Amino acid sequence: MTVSERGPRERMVFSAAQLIRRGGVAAAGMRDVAAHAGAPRGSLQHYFPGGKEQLVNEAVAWAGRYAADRVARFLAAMPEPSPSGLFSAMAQQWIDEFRAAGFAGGCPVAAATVDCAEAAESTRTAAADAFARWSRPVAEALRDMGVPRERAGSLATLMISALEGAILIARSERDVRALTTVTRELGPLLDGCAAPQEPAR
Amino acid sequence: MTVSERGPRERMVFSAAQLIRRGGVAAAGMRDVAAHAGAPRGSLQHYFPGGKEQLVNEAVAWAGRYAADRVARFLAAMPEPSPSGLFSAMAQQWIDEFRAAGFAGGCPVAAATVDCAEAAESTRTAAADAFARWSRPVAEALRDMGVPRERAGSLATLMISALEGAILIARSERDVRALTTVTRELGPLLDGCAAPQEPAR
DNA sequence: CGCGGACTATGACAGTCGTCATAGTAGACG
DNA sequence: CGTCTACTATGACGACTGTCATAGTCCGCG
Repeated sequence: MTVSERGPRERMVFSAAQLIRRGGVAAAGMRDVAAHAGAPRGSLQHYFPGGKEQLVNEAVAWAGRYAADRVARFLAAMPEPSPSGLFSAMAQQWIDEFRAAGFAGGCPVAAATVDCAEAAESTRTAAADAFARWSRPVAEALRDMGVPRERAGSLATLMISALEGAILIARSERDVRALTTVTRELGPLLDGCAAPQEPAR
Repeated sequence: MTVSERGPRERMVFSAAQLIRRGGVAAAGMRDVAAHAGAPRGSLQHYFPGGKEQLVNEAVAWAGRYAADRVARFLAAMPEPSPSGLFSAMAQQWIDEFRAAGFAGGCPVAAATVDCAEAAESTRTAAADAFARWSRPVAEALRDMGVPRERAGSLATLMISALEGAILIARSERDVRALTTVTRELGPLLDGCAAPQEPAR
């Protein structure tokens, strides 16, 4: 999370994502971003000549990359990968964060979609790209676990949808209940798609 | 949807929900709400002395009631209710709207959660209440279909989570793919929970 | 008629926003 | 040394925002 020692540009993108997570795009002012990143305000227009829209887009892209990297990490850490195990790890990351840091922040991609999908076309596509980048390693992992190729993508979409929705509900309730519930209910279904293939080898 | 002839107060709440749906809470200015509702600007402070926060909260509550009513309608219209049929109807409503009216608006409860969960406590609880009110008739319907009592609530949470997430993805992609995918993948699981009970009678 | 409450109208306020213009510093290179 | 480029600093601008104060209209009731 706190990879503070990068260039000031990366820090600003990261800070933008952090602030967007909390109160949406409108609540993440340019001055706030600079302050949060410990970067000079004047650098904003230097590094992001495209203005706020560019900054938001890069923050969304960063979030997509981050999510994809986490998926790879989860998989690498699992001795016996299973679809339910992967989903559980993805949800557990949010449960852990909510418990440790409170329910202040949600998913920045979701926030950008809600706030900008209609107003800023480039941000909308940035969000779509982020979801796609996130879902790709998930689908690939499912295939490796024996899920038929044509269903892997669909299940990845289902997993991310359920996770995003549960994050919303959890944040509104200030309770991780929705996340644990979704994990419990979705797990068996996911494994049911992999099982008929894997032991058949 | 367009129940235009109500009192000006209701129209303003409705308009607020409509605008929040599109660009988030920040993009729904008070002046815009009055204009969209065809209501005088001066009425805002008269009907909503609690300011924008009150207006947003009522819009969120309205959305929760609306969603619950729709669930009741879907059930009443189904000759042979099934969990997958209910979920399909819920998702289909969104598919129809996206196809007919474009991807301009998402779920106002999700938007309010993203934008206000951290900043405005009352809006956060309003969103939680809206989700609860929405999920209650879903859970009750599942019970009536033979889903064990202790799982009905969990499945309702899963359904709403998956739907909310799919709405987000669909809006970012400007494609109903996520909604159709989630419907297709979740349907069998949901019916699998009801089947073992119902035919046993 | 006259009074009173519900509702409307409108301009002003203080604040914040993103953006820009302008000037300034720091360091590398010739 | 001079100069060029990368980056920083800061104040100002106009366009908003939500909120408020004040005055005005309308209509029913006594």
